[in-house]
Amino acid sequence: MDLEPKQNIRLCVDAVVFGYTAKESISVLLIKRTIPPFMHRWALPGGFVIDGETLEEAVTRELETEAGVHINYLEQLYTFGQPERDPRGRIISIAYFGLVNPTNFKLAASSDAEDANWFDIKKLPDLAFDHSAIVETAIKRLRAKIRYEPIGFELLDQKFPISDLEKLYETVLDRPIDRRNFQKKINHLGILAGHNEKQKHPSAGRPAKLYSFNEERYFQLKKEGISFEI
Amino acid sequence: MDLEPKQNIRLCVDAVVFGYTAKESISVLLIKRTIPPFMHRWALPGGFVIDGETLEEAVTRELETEAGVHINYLEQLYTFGQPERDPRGRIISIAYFGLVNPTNFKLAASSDAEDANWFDIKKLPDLAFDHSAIVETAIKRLRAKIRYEPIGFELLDQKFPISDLEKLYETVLDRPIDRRNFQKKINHLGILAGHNEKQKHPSAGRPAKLYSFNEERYFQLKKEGISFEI
DNA sequence: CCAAAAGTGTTAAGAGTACACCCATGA
DNA sequence: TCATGGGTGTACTCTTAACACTTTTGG
Repeated sequence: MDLEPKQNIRLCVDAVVFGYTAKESISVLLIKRTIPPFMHRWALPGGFVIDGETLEEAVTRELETEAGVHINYLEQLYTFGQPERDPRGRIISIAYFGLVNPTNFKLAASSDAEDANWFDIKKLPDLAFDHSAIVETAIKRLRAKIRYEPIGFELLDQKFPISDLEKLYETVLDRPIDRRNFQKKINHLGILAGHNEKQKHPSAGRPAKLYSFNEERYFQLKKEGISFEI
Repeated sequence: MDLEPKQNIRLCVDAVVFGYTAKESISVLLIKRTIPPFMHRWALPGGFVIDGETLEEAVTRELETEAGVHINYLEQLYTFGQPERDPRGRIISIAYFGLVNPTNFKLAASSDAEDANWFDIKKLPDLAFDHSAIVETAIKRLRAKIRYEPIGFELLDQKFPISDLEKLYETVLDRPIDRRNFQKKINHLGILAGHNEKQKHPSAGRPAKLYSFNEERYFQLKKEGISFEI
């Protein structure tokens, strides 16, 4: 514990932020690097931790300055510390996992980033550093989470048709789900409240009834844990 | 990502290693500190990361040198980075979660530690730094793991009566379990192989049949994940 | 023969799964 | 009126949960 070798190790944070739109799919926020190494390559938003700030503050700061994202949900994902993961030297990255609703704001690439954009998790470009491995880990976390926590509040619009939620599950689990069984299960959890309102301009078909989350119940179940095997 | 403020941050690893014996209970390995800060206080084994080594190498090294423990199972737990968590300055700790069978070796406190010992998770002393919070996090992880992974191989003797495994589950989940339903469930998973051998000197009662894990099946289910709601 | 722990099966309730037809809307 | 997606129920299977008496051993 107490030998104190001079360490030549630096610390950064990176964020895997997922967004979702029913038309498209689950996407990850990436920024395009303006400086070496990996200049002009896509990478996760992130950066060095400043001495006095907490890790969460570092992530939040980087997301705001690099992409204009005000994050909705954030949890620690994993710490990546392989000695060779960064060509600049020993740099440890504490990766975070975030969720936002991308329709709530406009992405804004800043000085730090040439560009910022959403990428479908099935069509990711080559990423800088070991960021592909980080994204992989985050996707696994997302798939695992959906089994024991309600999900959707942080990703969907305030009011949404049940089919949006169902598509979210289908996308994350990467397989089809029976509509009737899904609704039965969701109703049984009691996390949705219906409204006397319908979808405004469906691209086709009968307009769907809109729902929103019962936040109290949602966060209670998030704490207690559920078993959602579908 | 690329401003590089001079960081004055150091990096250490700490390990929450769980051991189990059916007579006693689930225990955590602690060492007694020989130097300030928190001199003579119990703390988690751990220490500073050396420049070229991976995080896992750092944990393994510290466990061997501080307590003579050759670890059996290790996974990353969480990274603790609050700026005030260590009075010596900004020190980030990457905490690991480990499992061993304590009957396999003798603890050996080394120069770095005044003493090394097992403590029942229900009777922990006051710990140095934020180590109580780290242990809390590890216990939560253990309770969560038992629900979606088989557990026991790393903790129990090679051959054991089913009641040992059942007590493990009861201890981790902290509630009684119905013996018949438990056995049905475990048999259904197919992770145990019976032997034509009985417990040698039970403290009382009928000697139990001994079992061991079917490792192939065990690790297969560990990978696939199970849903063990009992 | 007594105390202690092991071995063992049935039933009832709830959850999961598979499956198809009619309805409301816009073009 | 057609195409598109929304809304809805039933039957079967499987899993879970509750529950108690008999057997084997050592003292």
